[in-house]
Amino acid sequence: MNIYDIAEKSGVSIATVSRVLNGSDKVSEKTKEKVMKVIAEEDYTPNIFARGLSGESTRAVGVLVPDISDNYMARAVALIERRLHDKDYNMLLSCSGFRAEEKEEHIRMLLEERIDAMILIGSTYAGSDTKSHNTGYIEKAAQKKPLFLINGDVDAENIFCTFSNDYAVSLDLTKKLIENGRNRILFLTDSESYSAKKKKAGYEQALEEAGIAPNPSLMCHIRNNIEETVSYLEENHPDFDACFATDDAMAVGVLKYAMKHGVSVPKDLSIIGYNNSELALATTPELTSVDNKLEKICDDTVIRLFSVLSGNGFVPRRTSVACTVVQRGTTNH
Amino acid sequence: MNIYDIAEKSGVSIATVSRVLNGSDKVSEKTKEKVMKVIAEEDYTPNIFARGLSGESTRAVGVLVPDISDNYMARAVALIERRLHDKDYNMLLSCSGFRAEEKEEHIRMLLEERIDAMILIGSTYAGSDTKSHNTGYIEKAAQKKPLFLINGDVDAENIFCTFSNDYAVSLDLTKKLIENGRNRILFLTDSESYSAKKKKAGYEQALEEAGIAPNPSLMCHIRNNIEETVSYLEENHPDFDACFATDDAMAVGVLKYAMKHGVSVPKDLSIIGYNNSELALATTPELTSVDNKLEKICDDTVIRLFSVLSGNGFVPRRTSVACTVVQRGTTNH
DNA sequence: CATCATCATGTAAGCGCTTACAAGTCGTTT
DNA sequence: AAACGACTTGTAAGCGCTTACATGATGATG
Repeated sequence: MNIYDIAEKSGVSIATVSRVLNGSDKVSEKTKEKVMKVIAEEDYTPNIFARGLSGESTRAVGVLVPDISDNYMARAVALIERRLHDKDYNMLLSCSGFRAEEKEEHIRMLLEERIDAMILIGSTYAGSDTKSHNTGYIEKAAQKKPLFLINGDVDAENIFCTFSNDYAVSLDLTKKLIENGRNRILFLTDSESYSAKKKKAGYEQALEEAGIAPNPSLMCHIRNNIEETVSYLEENHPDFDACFATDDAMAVGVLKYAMKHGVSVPKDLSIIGYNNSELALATTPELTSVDNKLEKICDDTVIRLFSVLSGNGFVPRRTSVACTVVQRGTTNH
Repeated sequence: MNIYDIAEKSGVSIATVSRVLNGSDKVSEKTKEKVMKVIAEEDYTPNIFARGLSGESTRAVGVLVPDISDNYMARAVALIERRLHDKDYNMLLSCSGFRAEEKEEHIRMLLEERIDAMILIGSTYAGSDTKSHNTGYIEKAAQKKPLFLINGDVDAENIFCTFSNDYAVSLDLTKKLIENGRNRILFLTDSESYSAKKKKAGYEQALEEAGIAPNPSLMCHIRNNIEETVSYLEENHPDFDACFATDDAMAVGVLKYAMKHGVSVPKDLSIIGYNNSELALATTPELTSVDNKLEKICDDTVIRLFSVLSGNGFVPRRTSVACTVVQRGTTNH
């Protein structure tokens, strides 16, 4: 069933059918109705390849996410998908894992596909200032399609970034912990991502301002997983009176460890998580966490995406969104 | 940059370039190398539309999921994506919500796209036996592309289902609760899905076998959400000594409610969740839950999908996978 | 009534690929 | 040396659509 069949059955040419399909105004009402009727009867849908081949927009966006089973990223994908669907766009989702080579491969594969633009979630993509990050492949990809980074920051042509003020939030939270008398603050992170680095920098700055010497045994790089966090603590038994984790799963691990060993939270131990996921509500006491306004970040990204695609007007390349702290039972203030 | 450019630069015909691109074995090593070099130099990627238009497979599968931010479904998507990617397939992900009209619309949109098959996650799709479910649109969609249901069961041409033995597990678990002296068992569910119905049927059967009259105030239909479960219980204060929930989030809500009111778990209250999500490990005590072998279900689905696409041999339409119970701290046995 | 603008419709080229089939090359066999 | 087979390469048709341009129909105008 193709456009020729429809044309024949409605007694018009394929050009007319095409016009009807694309809502051109150069078709008489009578003809339009006639053709629409046949289309409906035959349950005909145009071949997307043929459409794409003749130069139209693909109406699809590629989304790359390191791990969709991570609640934070899943929420981001859900938000993005809704916005794209609203605009009749499809989403090609690829789950790359965290390694740069994997990402590069997934990006390549997505770019081979029918996409108008690409969204990269997760801040493993970092700015030119952060020397340790190899962003070359991202900049290369951006030469083919506009690229949108969520929680990333690469300052280059055709790359659009949205991220949150993690440094300021982390600095502020750590300071507050110190003001409340904590001075052995465990910092837990699971990645070398851009946002993780910003959080760490804020933490370190707060320590420095308070004159507390950074303690390497309190700055741990572990996997973002409840059980592995517990095992890590069981093995190393660090001496701490507060914990600041870059994701809620690790913070929950700390809480479980504390409860198991009879440490009173928040009296003798303060715990702060990040990303304000469902996990933060599962525990008793509930977890204090940072809400980094994922919905706003995603909306912002998709809005700018469509601005870029429609080509109208200037679109800012870098946008920052402010987090808020959600005070719950694992901290006092 | 198209196949003609590459052909010209390598001094061969477009047919040869195409053969190199598709890994045909009818190309001499020398020529292959020459062409590959040019392709690499020019960073050329074939146009997917042209490829698709000339009758090949689309190398893409549509996946429809009610809510990707649900951990269970996100895990399913992650597993499926990995398998598809392994085979060089792309995934078009659509998040429909739970209403049938929404699903229908999303299915239609996916079918307009370049997909070889479609996977529907979440058991809102049920068998012809379950009269209340309108499966007409699913059967219609299956006329266009092979359809794969995860946790669904529709017995029709071109529809392939994988589901778990929820009835047996539910029957067994409820019986065990009764054996342990519980007789006011709260049943919590969030949907009218096929698997939810099977779970409920097992629960009711166990009550009947034990001669316990079903109590409507103990069979609740609520939203699958920690906070809403807590609110529900605070409002209704049902009288129960055990709880069987069709998803972990609700079970966690019950646990929180119990802790808040000083009820001792599992001594005075047994709680069983379902889907064995990360939430089950966040609480203290940890949640007893049912592992319904999501990985196996997904693997099974994708394997059958590729069997169907490659067209070799008979592919069974319905497959059942056995769940296991993960005993943790919210039950005694 | 001839002329022309206006609008609706049709014709045909082209998008970039795959692949059946034709043609060419080369070494082997008779 | 002719004939053949095996392997490599090229030619050209066609996939189903969009769209520039050509054509045709209709009614208004001089």
